[in-house]
Amino acid sequence: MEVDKGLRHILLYGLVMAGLILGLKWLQWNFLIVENAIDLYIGMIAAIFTVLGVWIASQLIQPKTHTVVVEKEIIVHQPKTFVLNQAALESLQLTKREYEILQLIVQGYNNADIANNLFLSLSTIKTHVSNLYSKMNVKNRYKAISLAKKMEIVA
Amino acid sequence: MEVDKGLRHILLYGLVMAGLILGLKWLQWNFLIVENAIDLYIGMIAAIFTVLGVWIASQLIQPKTHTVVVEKEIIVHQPKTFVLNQAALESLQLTKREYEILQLIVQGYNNADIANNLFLSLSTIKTHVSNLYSKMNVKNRYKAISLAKKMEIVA
DNA sequence: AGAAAATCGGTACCAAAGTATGAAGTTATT
DNA sequence: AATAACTTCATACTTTGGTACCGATTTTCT
Repeated sequence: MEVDKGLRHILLYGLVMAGLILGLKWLQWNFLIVENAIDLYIGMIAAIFTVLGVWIASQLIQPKTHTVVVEKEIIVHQPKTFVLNQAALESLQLTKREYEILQLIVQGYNNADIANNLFLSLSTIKTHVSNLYSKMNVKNRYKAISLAKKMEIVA
Repeated sequence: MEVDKGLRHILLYGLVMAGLILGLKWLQWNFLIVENAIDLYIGMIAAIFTVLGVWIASQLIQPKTHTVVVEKEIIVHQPKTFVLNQAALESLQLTKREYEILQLIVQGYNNADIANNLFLSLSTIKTHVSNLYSKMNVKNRYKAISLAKKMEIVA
C-alpha cells in the first residue's frame, strides 16, 4: 500500500515533469523570448515548481496519529477477594482467643463444637464468647457474624 | 505563535527568493550562458524551486491528525444481583408461611420478633420453624441461613 | 519484681431455640 | 363431600446460648 503510493507519486512526478519540459520548449521556440523577458520566464518556472513542490510535500507528509484511550468497563460478578481490615480488627481490641472463637462462630460452629475443637471446656467458650459480644457490642452470634463480615475482619 | 511563525516564513521566503534572484543574475551575466545551456539552467531553477516548495509546504502544512481509539479494559467488581433459584426453592417443598418465616430468619429476626411481625403466637412460629428445619434438613437457624443463601432461595 | 491483661475453668440462672405431640379451623383438590 | 395439606395455637420438655459472678494460672508489659 505504502510502496504503491510512493511509486505512483514518482511516476506522476515524472509525467508532470515531462509535460512541463515540453510546455516550456514550446513556449521557448514559439514566443521568441526576448533577452529582457528571461526574468519573467524564470519567474514562471520558479512559481510552477514551487507549487509542484508544495503539492509533493502535501502528498508525502505523514498524518499524525492521535491516540485516544477509552476506558471500557467490564462488569464482573465475582466475589471480592477477602482483604482483612486490620484497622477495624484492632479497633475492637479482641484477644487472640476471642478472635479465634469469632472465626469459628462465623463458620457456623456452636459452642460445644468450638470447645471440642479447641480442647477447652464449654464454660471457657461461653466466657470468651460473652466477652467477645461485649467488645463487639452485640447480643447474639447472628449479630456478631453480620458485624464481623460488614467490618471485613473475617472471611 | 501561529501568526508569528507565518510571518517568519513569509519573510524567509522573500529573503530566499531575493537571494536566488541575485544568484541567478550573477550566473546569467558571469557565465555567458550559451543558447544550448538554457535547458540546464532551467532544470536547476526547477529543482531549486521544487525543493523550496517542499520545504515551505513541510513548514506550513499541518499534518492531518489520525485518531486511534484504544479501549482500556477496567474490571469492575459488582455485587452479584440476586436472582431467585426457583427450582431449588421448589425442591424444598416449603409452604408459603415457612418460606416467609425463612426470609425473616435470614434477616436476623428472632422467633419473638417474627411472631410480633406476623401477628402470630410464639408457639406458631416455633412450629413453623421446626417444620422448616425438617424440610431443609438443618438443626438451627445459622445452618438454615447458610443453606438458604447457598441455594440462592433468599436475597 | 509487680501490675495488668489474658487464659482457663466453674456454678448458677435466665432466655431463646428447638422438638414432640396434640388439637382445631381453613383451604385445596379430587 | 371427603381427604389431604396448611395454618394456627397450646403444653411440656430438652438443648443451646448468653450473662453474671467467681477463682486460679499464665503471659505480657512497665
